[in-house]
This record gives sequence, C-alpha cells and structure tokens, in this order.
Amino acid sequence: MELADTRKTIQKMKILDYLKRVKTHPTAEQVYSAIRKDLPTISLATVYRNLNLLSEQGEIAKLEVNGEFHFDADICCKSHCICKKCGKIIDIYDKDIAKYAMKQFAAGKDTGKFKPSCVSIMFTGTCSACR
Amino acid sequence: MELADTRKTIQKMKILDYLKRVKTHPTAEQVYSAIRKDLPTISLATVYRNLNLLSEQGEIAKLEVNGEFHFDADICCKSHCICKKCGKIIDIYDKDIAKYAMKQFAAGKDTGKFKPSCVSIMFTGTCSACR
DNA sequence: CTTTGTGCAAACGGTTTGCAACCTA
DNA sequence: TAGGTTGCAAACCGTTTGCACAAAG
Repeated sequence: MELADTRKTIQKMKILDYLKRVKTHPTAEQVYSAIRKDLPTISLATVYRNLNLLSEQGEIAKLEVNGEFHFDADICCKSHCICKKCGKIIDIYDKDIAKYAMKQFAAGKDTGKFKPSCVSIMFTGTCSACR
Repeated sequence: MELADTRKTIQKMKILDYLKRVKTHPTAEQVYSAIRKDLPTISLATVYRNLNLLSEQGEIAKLEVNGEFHFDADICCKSHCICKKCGKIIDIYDKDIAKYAMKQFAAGKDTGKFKPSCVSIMFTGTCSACR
C-alpha cells in the first residue's frame, strides 16, 4: 500500500524519452509543447504529473530557477550555471565539486544536524552570449 | 539616471532590521506577518518590493526553495541544507566548499562559456528532527 | 516641489487538483 | 475488472503590477 505501482503509459514514456533526447533543461511548458507534436491530445496537467512522478522516483532531476522548475533526465553528478541575464542553464561536468562538498560536510561539525542525500551546485553569472 | 536613488523608508528599514535579527530564512509572507506587529499598515506588496530591491542591491540573499523564495540578511559565504521532509533550511558555515567550487570552475574547460559571479551550494536530505 | 515609495486590489503565471472517462496490468 | 492515469477546467498561491496618494530628499 505504501508504494503504488506506477504504470507505463504512452504519455510517461514520451515525456521521459523527450527529456533523454534533449540536451537542454526544459520547463513543464516546454516539454508540453514539444510532446504535443507527437501526442496532440496530451494535457499540460499530465505533463506536470509525470514530471513530478519521475523526479520523485529519481528518474529525472528537478531544478528550480527564477521561479519555475526545469527538468533534466541527466541525473549524473554535475553542476549548473545560470545566466542571470537570459536564464540559460549550462551543464558543468565536474563531479569533483559535489564530491568535495559531500566530503567537507561529513568532516564538519554539522553532521548530527542533517543527513544530506545529495548536493546541488549552482553558479550564477553571465554566459558568453550575454557578454 | 541609471541607478535610481533609493530612499530610506520606515518599511525598508524595519524589513532589513528584522531579517538581520532573525536566524531563520523567512519567506516574504513570514516577513510580512512579523513586521505587521510593529507596522500594522504595511502591505505585502511593499514587503515584496523591498525584499527584491534589497536582494538586487546585494544587501540580502534570495534563496529559491520548494517553489518559494526565502530571504537571508546573512550574505556571507555559506551553504544551505534543505530538509526534504519539513522544508527547514539549515546554514553550513563552510567557506571552503564555495571556494573550491570557484577554483575548480576556473580550472575547468568551460571558462569561456560562462563567467560565474557566485556559487550556491545546497544539500538536500533529512534534518535530525525528521529522522 | 519632485520623485520615489506605499497601500490596495486586481492581475499574473506556473503549478496543482477534482472529477468522470479511460486504459494498463 | 480494479485502480492508476488522463484530459479538462477550475482552483491555488506566491508574486507582480497599475494607480492614486503619501512621504523622502
């Protein structure tokens, strides 16, 4: 009763598929308009429900940027850069930063207060196009 | 004409004052209901406007957690832990993590793509009270 | 006296939810 | 066939905005 069985619907598959194919970090709205070309009857609510489901299950990552959520099927240990001008999100494939952060946390004096399961590293600044 | 002179209003002072006194990371709504006791006629819109102003001026920090913004007058170089159960935000006073992240970024191959001005490190997990 | 800031209320926009029909297992 | 899932539309809720008035410099 605790963990509900989750079904493989066309909608869910297409959403996950799309996210895996794309290299950006789309919002629900963006996923919706992309999926719509394949599946014109899909609703935005379904997109939201599946994105939330998938992120709860750890299949995808959910990033919070400028008041909206972005989704990413690439859940490997990476960092993100957010351009404060245009809002673009750029991936940084450096696992060492997250690794160092976790190690440093474990070495600190706050170990009792909190048990981290993951770290998110976000750089804020300006992308080359906006400079 | 570029930078408008920003005036010292009672509302702004009280908001900044409150944020400096408190050790939590209140939302606009929370700041509003706290300030209201001192200044019963203040409006929520004014709280929002001042919080945004102050954060644009770099006086306070703005964190995005679970679909809402939290504010913090302590803008020193620290990290945050977010409890995924209760949403509590805990400070980690370790400057080395951010320092390492910046150094690592500068050493990487993405230096041309992006110019970071700051990093935000957020640990996600469970706080001791929720465990 | 000029110009920014305030309070109010309405608008906004991303996200969630209730419900009946639908489809997966 | 049972119960998760969908589509639709309405509700939600944190945040922003337009406007007339108040207050800072």
